[in-house]
Amino acid sequence: MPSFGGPQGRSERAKGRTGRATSLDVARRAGVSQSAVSRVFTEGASASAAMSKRVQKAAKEIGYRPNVLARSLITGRSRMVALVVAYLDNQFYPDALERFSKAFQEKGYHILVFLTPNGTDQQAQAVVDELLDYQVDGIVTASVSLSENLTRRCRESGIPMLLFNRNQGEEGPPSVTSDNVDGARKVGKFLVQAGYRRIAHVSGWQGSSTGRERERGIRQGLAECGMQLVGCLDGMYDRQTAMQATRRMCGPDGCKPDALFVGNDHMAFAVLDVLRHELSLRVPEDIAVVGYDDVQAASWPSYDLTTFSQPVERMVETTVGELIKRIKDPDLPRRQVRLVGELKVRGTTRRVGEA
Amino acid sequence: MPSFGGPQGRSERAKGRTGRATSLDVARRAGVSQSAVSRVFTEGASASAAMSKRVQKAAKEIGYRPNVLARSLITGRSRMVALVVAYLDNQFYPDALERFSKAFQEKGYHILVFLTPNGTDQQAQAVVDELLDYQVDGIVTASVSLSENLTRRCRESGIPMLLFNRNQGEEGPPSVTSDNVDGARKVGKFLVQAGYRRIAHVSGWQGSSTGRERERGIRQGLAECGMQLVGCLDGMYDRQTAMQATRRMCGPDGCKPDALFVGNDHMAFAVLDVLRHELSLRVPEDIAVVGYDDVQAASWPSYDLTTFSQPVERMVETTVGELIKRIKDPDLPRRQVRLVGELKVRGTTRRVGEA
DNA sequence: CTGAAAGCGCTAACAA
DNA sequence: TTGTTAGCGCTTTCAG
Repeated sequence: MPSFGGPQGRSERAKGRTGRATSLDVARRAGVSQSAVSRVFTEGASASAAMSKRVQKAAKEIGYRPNVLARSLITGRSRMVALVVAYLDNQFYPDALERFSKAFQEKGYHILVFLTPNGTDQQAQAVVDELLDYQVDGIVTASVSLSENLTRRCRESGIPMLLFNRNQGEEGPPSVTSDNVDGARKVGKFLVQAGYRRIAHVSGWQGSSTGRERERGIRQGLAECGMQLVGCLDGMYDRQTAMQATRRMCGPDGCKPDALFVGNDHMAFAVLDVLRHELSLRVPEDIAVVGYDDVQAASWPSYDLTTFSQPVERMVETTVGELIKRIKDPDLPRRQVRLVGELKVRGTTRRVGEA
Repeated sequence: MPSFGGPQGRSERAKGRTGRATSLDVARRAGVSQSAVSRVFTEGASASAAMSKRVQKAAKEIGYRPNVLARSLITGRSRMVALVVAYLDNQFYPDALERFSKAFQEKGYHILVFLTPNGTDQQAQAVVDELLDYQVDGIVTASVSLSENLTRRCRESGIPMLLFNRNQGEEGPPSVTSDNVDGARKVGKFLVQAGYRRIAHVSGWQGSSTGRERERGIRQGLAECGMQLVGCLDGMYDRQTAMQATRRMCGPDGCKPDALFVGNDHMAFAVLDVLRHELSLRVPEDIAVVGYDDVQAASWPSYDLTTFSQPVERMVETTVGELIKRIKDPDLPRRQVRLVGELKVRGTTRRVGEA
């Protein structure tokens, strides 16, 4: 007995190099034309009920399913979307990725993942080339700060692109973010209200819009209370860098803040680790910490982090919706969506009026 | 001025629906045949240096790059690989995904991501159908336990599949795992040696090979020391379930273990949270905790988790290597690779001889 | 509604 | 080495 050969045997199948049944196989078996088979499997094409039934039956018998790649060659739509992401160690992104995948799957799209560190233009350029080669219908970039140079290239290619959790301003590509300035502003006002007076900031990477906006926000929030930051260092969205910044600011020669606003949760965890385990400070008694994102671990008891929550679910939904709209009509006007988030007060800050 | 139209204008380009230049455009511009262009861009095809230069020049001028989809239609290779994954909230998987993406990218493959919860066969079935529709060259499943039913379907399709961090036994598809039985066995012996006498287990999901093997391993390790588990509950690789199990075992009516071996780090964090913050137990003074995987957070000071380290990097490399080998030669014999990991002793267990 | 035929952009025989 | 030709599997006119 040969080691392959399914229930029906493979005699029916064409010589095709893929080993899969083709529409022609189905057509022959159903005694209809190949184009009839195509119509049955093409949304919006017309076929009689009888025809449809015969074809479906034959198709099922030999396990036929249309070749998406061949279809895309002619329709010009691959039903694939590129998701470009810089890294996944910040839990915010795996979480988003999971949601993106599900949301796109539901709409009949699939995700081609491209990982490219925020490095040189050259690397990014290579990735852009590759993704264009695959004829993706759309592009979502997350946690990645593509240079204007590259976004222009994408635009010229005519493929809709959306920036997720980043933006390049009014003139840049459409984007979906939360209102970072406003969020960080609220954090600032909250901290002041809670009685903190020496507030410092471990900022997000200043090469990213989120990093810059959150810094602007906290400064603005404090300014509205007649205060300003007692210290500010770039944490680069990186654990090690954030730890170093914490040591500098909270160590013996530091600026002695009584509260630290950190550019995202991922860094805030690192900051907490240094505060508690290296500097033996109590949180929130000796120093408060506030993060940004509200990733899952933020609510885990070990961290129990006060943080500004980004509405990931809505952000993803909006991104998917906007992208698909643009795939269907590439000439839609640019639009920068900003969703509002909400402050989650947890255990790394003392309650208002508590001391 | 029209809002589109690149440097060269678009006059050169064909009526193609994709908006990209085709090999024919290049051919005309270079004054050669279309197939000559193809050869220049096809690895292993021959073209004279002169020809190559002319074509490359023309191609660069109009920004031509081959259409991978069209190519795959004829070569029968899409250079896409499906990565099927159940969830990404256990950091082990985003980490693996990141490595997979990079490793495959280096070898000229790209990843189509499919998320499918370990649910019904029906859902999984749909995912398998979809991934077959895209004519992927290979399949990697991670953290997902496909039924034999589905693996059979994949096998019949003739597409090489590799199980990452799971296996279905000698008769199942090729797989790459670490030696879970041996790893857990070592954990058992280590705990005994460290003086623990009442060891319990929050197991990984018993529907997965890793869950079963690690349980078998810990039992075996203890047996070799003439001991056995004082308790064992299935944590389902889920935080909530693991927390519940911890409450049951370590609460007032529990089996009062002095050490807990947890099926993976992701659950171990949850276990630690319950132990410390709900039950007010000190770790490791009152109770020890050992995880499995050695994800990044395991070494963060807040957890500082003793755990058995899986060699992710080698696992991914091996998986990628094996899969590509099989893509090139589908008739290679099945092979189950088991890599060895190593115990990382950290702060959630006391040192040997310490008490 | 259905079939025949053209062709998406490309690679691979085959001749020259 | 090069050009010509024939498709890969499919959708989409266009006649009937």
